[in-house]
Amino acid sequence: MTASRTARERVRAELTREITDIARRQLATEGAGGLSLRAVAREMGMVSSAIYRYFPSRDDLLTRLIIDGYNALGEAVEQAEAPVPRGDHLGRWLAACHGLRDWAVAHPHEYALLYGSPVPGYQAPVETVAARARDVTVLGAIVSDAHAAAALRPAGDTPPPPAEAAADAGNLRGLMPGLPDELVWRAITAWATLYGWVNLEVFGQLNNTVEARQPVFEHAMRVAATTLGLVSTE
Amino acid sequence: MTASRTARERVRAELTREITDIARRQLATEGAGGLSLRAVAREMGMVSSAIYRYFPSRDDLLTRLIIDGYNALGEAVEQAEAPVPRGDHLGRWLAACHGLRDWAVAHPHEYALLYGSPVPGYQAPVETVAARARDVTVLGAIVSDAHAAAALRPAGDTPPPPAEAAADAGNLRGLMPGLPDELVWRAITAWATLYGWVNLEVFGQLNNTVEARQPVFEHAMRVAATTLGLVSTE
DNA sequence: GAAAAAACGAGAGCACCGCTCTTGACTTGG
DNA sequence: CCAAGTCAAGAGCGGTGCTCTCGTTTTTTC
Repeated sequence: MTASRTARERVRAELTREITDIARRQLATEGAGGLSLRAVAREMGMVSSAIYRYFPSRDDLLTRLIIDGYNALGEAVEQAEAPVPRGDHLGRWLAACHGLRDWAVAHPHEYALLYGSPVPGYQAPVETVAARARDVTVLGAIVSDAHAAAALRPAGDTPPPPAEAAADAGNLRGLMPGLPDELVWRAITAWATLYGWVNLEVFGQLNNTVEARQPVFEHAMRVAATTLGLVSTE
Repeated sequence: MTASRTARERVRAELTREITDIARRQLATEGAGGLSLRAVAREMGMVSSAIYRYFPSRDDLLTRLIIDGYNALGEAVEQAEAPVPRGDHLGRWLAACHGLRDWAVAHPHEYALLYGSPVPGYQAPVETVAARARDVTVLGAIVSDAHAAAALRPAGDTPPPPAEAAADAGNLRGLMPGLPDELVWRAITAWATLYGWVNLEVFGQLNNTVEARQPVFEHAMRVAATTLGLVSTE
């Protein structure tokens, strides 16, 4: 009933952890394609077939890493946004953006696993979907809070929301409670800007083009916040 | 002196073309990881080592496909934007955006090769950089033309441009002649929105979330255009 | 027109990969 | 104490990118 019953279970949990740790390190250095069960086994002093006692296939190990990655990213965003006063919606948005970007720049291969091109031959199982929502939940809460506090600039000159996508907006409202369609789509557009920028940077599209990444990112996120309707608190 | 001198050169060009065609088809169906020199050779009725007479390595074949992909994407964007009257800057922007998205949705694996996570172990050579500029050149021309025609809404409420990135703005002005820094960064932000949205869609992040893709994309690009300062011509 | 040079396809082979199956030793619970 | 379950190890299958050698054929050179 306690944490670990038998000695066998304890050493099994320990070895499973060691496998994922080594795999994560290989992922960080070599990238997703360089993740090799045989290399992990070699580093553990095991024979390759022994790994299959712990992970039935390479894809299952990859799934474990993806879920861990989503959680690590989500936690990073949460921790970056948490210290900001709840009423400072623009500050919360910027903090969350920087939290996401900083984590992505620090863990480029893991970020690529989450938001980059799908790994060839790998089909993401349902388990990964639950973990994915963590970072976007933070973003959604900011927009919801700002709208509830009437701190969002009204529609004004923004184009009308797409009527054909009313059902989709309903789905998304789970992440952004209380928001009208027009604001849901403004928020999604801001997210596209956020993830789009991070993708451009992490995937190397800005090499030899933009060097002062941090200030330009900050500026872009401020522009996105303005479009979203977040106004400075001062 | 003519197009093809010897018979050997003619058949060599023909075989090279056949290799890239088969490789592109494999890339489209299996993805980048499923691209196998042996499979290409098998389909051609050749032995695997013979392929190396035409491409010294798998990476060189990949480079060829990447360059072809950039050109195909650039051409798609050009053709989508060309028919729009030059003075209708918003229409040109929207047409270019749809051209990019349509091509990406039609060729997801090729798009992933261009704008997704880098292929593990593959280092993009310099040849690919030249081809890359084609789509962004179209986008840059639209913004430049709009600014030259004084059709861009002035700064207004947008945040001040990052002073630390003045040198970067200078580099980027090659794509957007005549634009002040503030507009360069507004344009880059709009591009991040564009590529960010397409990435989200092509890489499957919108599955089970946004179904009415085309209208929502259209709306997002209109929002981005408004942020960029492009106003409707009517 | 014959000889030298270059290009070519085929084949064997190397080291690696994911994965399967069997074997023998060990731990656990009845 | 012994049967059941768990484990690491090893051999092996088919796949990969890539290298090297070996005849053959085509092109170039004299």
